[in-house]
Amino acid sequence: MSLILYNTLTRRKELFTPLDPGRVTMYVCGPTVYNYAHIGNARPAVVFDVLFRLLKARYPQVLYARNTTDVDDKINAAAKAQGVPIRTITDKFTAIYRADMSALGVLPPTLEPSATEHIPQMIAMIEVLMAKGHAYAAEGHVMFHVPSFTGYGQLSGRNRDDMIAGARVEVAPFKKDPADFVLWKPSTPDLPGWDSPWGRGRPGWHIECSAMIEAHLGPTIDIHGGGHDLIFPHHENELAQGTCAHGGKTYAQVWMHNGFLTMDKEKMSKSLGNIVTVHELLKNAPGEALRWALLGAHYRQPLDWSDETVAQAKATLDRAYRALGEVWDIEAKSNTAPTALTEALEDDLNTPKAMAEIAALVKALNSAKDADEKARLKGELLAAGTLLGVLQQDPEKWLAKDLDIDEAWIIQMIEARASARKARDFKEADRIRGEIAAAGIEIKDNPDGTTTWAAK
RNA sequence: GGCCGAGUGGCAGAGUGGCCAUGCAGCGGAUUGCAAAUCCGCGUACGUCGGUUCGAUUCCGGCCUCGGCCUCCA
Repeated sequence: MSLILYNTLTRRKELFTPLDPGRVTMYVCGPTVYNYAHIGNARPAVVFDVLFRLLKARYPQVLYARNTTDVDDKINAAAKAQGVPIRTITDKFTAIYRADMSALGVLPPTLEPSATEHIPQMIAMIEVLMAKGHAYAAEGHVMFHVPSFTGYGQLSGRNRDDMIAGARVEVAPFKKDPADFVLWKPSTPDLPGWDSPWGRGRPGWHIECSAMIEAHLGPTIDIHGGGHDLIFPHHENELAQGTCAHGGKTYAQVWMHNGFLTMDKEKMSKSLGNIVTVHELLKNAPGEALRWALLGAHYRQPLDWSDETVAQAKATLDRAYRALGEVWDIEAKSNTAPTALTEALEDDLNTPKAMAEIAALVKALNSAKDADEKARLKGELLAAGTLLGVLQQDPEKWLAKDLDIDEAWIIQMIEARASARKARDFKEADRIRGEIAAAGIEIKDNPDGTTTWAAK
């Protein structure tokens, strides 16, 4: 079996061949920590988490870095508005981001480098770029000179003329070329800044990722991921810097970009204001349901988000957990996901197809008669869940979730109902069931005469 | 304007040149005291107009509609 990934750079699916199979490297652009992450921000974290899990199952060592941008104009603005140091803002939202992602079943990456911890590396890289004639200093800024890199534009598929023609930004007078972008910019005394050969300043956005990749993963990485909107200018610029700083070496072998979440077909974004934060969503739905919903569409496709999306995901997971609950006391006999599921994921992370395989497993488990088959199917289902990062909880806990349950009371009610049923007083039995139902508990009469319960 | 993507059943959403996605919801049946759960079954789904083909939702072309990037943005 082989792993196939779609590469934005070549615009086709390619066989994934790591440079060093003993050390696979992946870098994904993480959050700028100045606010709560919305569910759209969570998509790359979840998508690349699935890829991380898949890679870990195939290769002995996977180095996965996801950065935190903790120096940025928006952070400065937030800090100023609240009258606190930027660290107060960035520490708070870094912690919240990690907690949110954890609730979504996202494994911690191998590395979580932050920009402010890598200023010397950024300065060093800028100096290399200047020494090689790819960058120049002007009025306290250091600019990357785009015409110095002939490959510029290959990732986003646009040529310089297009960009200049469509440019909506005003061209700063000190730019040698309208397409040149900033590597270092001056800071005013009231803003965060670091000493540099070009005066006190702060890094441009793009250099941050390139410097951290170089520092932790090396000159060439296997996979670089992020949201679709980062292709231009962010990744195009990263590619230019990284390639030029390393004398033309490949910067990243595979570029992967996830599509957007939409609300009513329109991109979810902070500027449009049509966002819903993970923090808010978690108040009404388990993180695993949000994760399932996020994986419900192929990662490169848009995904329309609504309350209905979450409700459907929750209902589907409920069903799977009910099936697991039925066999919870049987010891699993397999730890391998079905081939069809693995193959779906290995075909450019086809999570919807993988989820269809999970549904097939659930159905088979519900139909299984003998204990051996149940044990095997349970193992396969759990293994499949591990790959996708779902179905790892105790079914009883999942089904009882979010309710303040007085178990003794329920058992008492069930017993009372059992006596009523025995006496064929069904009216009373139904009345009791109604009372239990009113408390949010659903009861179920099993073929063997027992009665079990679960939260609705 | 340039570049890119998408239009699939009530909803979400895969995929394929001829046969089945899958889940949620709905309907019918089995089961049940009744339910719930579960199982079985059902619904003339592939924007539009042409072309290629024995056959197209799937390939090609036109058209319509929608979205994304080109500015911070996952």
